[in-house]
Amino acid sequence: MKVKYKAIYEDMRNRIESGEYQVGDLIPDEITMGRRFGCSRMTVKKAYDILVNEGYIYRRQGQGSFVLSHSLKNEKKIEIQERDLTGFSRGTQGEGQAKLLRFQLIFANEEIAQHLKIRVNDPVYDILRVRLLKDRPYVIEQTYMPPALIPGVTEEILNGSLYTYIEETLGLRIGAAQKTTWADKSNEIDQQELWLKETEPVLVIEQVAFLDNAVPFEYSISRHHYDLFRFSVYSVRH
Amino acid sequence: MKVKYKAIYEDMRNRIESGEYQVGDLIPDEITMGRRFGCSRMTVKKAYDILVNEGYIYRRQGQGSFVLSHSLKNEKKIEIQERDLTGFSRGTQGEGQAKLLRFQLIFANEEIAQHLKIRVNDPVYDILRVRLLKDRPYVIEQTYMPPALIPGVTEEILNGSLYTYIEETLGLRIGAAQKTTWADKSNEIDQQELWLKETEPVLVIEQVAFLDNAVPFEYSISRHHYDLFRFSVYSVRH
DNA sequence: TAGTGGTCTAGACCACCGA
DNA sequence: CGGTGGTCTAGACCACTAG
Repeated sequence: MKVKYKAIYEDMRNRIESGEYQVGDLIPDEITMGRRFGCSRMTVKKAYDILVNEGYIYRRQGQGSFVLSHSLKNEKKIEIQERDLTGFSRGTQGEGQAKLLRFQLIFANEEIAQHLKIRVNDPVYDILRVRLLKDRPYVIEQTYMPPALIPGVTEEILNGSLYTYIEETLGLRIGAAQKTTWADKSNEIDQQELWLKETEPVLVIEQVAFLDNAVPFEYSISRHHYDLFRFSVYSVRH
Repeated sequence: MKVKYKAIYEDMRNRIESGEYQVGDLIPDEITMGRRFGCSRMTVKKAYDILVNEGYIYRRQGQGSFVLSHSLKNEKKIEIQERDLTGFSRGTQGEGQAKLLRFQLIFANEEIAQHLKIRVNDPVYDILRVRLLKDRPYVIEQTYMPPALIPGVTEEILNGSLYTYIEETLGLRIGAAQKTTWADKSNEIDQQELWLKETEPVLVIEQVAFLDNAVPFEYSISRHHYDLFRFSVYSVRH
C-alpha cells in the first residue's frame, strides 16, 4: 500500500474488526496517529473520514473519535446480508456455491443496450446462475456484460471470481455501482429454482456496475428468495 | 453557508441539476474553481469529492471532472423512488399526503428498546401513518421515537415535517441512517391499507436513524406497495 | 510538454467540549 | 483551560493523459 491514508484506514479498520477496539472505545486522536504513522493531521483525517462514511466510527469536536456498533457495518451476515457494495470490496460475491445454468453470447436488446451504453444488437455475455448456501438456492442471477470491455470470460472464470479476473487479470479498476431494489411476485422460474410457493415473493436487485472511467461494464438482475436475503445500507449525511 | 467547500459543493450540484452542465460535460478544474471562489485547491477537491460520492461526477487524472448520467442520482423519481438518505436531505419525506392512523405513547418492547438503545418499558411514541400519492396509498409507516430525545411531538408536527422540527426547532443534527430491506408476503393490514391482493407482496424497509452523536432517535418499519416503490443506492469504491 | 487530479505537508485559526 | 476535531492555506511532488 503506497498511499498513506489508505494504510491508516486499513490498519484501523482491521483493529476495529478484530475487536482490538470495542464499541464505544476512543481511538487515537489525529496528532497521536500522525506521529505513529509519520504523517500530518490531514492525512489521518482523510483515513478517519472513510471510516465515518462506512459506519465504523463517529467523531465529535472536543471529544474524539469513537467506535460504532458493529451492527452498522454488517459484514457478518445473519442469514445472507448484502452490504452496499460489499459484493465488490470483500464478501458475498463468489461466496457459497454457484450453479451455472446458461453461458452464451447474445445480441443486446434495447434494455441491455441502454444500461450498458452500447448499441442494440452488440454482442453481450448472457450469464444465468443460481447461488446456493448450504445447498439451498437463494438467488437467481442474470448478468449481461459486453465482451468488448471484458474479453476472455470462460466457464472456469465464472466458477471462480469474476471480479478478481476483471481487476487483476485484465487490470481494470471497478469504480461504482447503481443498485435499485423492489419486491415482486415470484414467477414460475423463481418458484422452481428457489423452491418458492406461488404466494411467496422475491426481492429483485437491478445493478449497473461501472469501471472507474464511468463506463458501465455489467448489467445484472438478481431475484432473491424473500426469506433468505436482506439488503443493508448505511449512509452518512454530508 | 459559512463553510467554503459546502458552498462550492452546493453551487456545482445546483448547476448540474439545473442542466447548466450536461451529461459528459467537463466542469472547471480545481485551480480555476479555486480562483473563482477565492480558495485553495484542497478546498475545491473536498467539494468535488462529495459530488463523486453522490454520483454527480467522476474524475480522472490527466483529464478532468465530468458530469455523470442523471439516472445515477435519482432525485426525480419515475414512480416513487427513494434514494439512499434522500428522506433526509431533500425529497420524499413529507412528500404527498399522509394519513395518521395512530399516535400514542407506549412502553418499549425488547425489539424497540434494542434498536433505540433504551431500556425495555421506557416510553416511546408509537406513530402509524399511511402515505398517499395522488390519493393512492403506497406505504404504511410504523415509527418509534423516544420522547426523552425528541420531546414535544404533536399531531400537527407529524402532519408537517418531523425532520424540520427535529433539526430546526429542537436544534438537533441528524447524522446517519442504517436501512435494511427485504421482500415479504402482504398481511391483512397491508392488503387493506395498500389495496393489495392476497398474492401481492410488500417491500419492507427497516430503518434506524441516528443523531450526529451516534444516538439512535428513530426506529421505523415501512411496508411498501410492491409496484409503487423502488429503492435506489449509488455507491463508490473507496 | 502542459494540464489535470491524487497525495501530502506544516502550519494556522476556529468551534466545541470537559474539567 | 487544554485537547479534540473542522476547516483552510500555499505550497510541493507525483501519476496520468492528451496533443
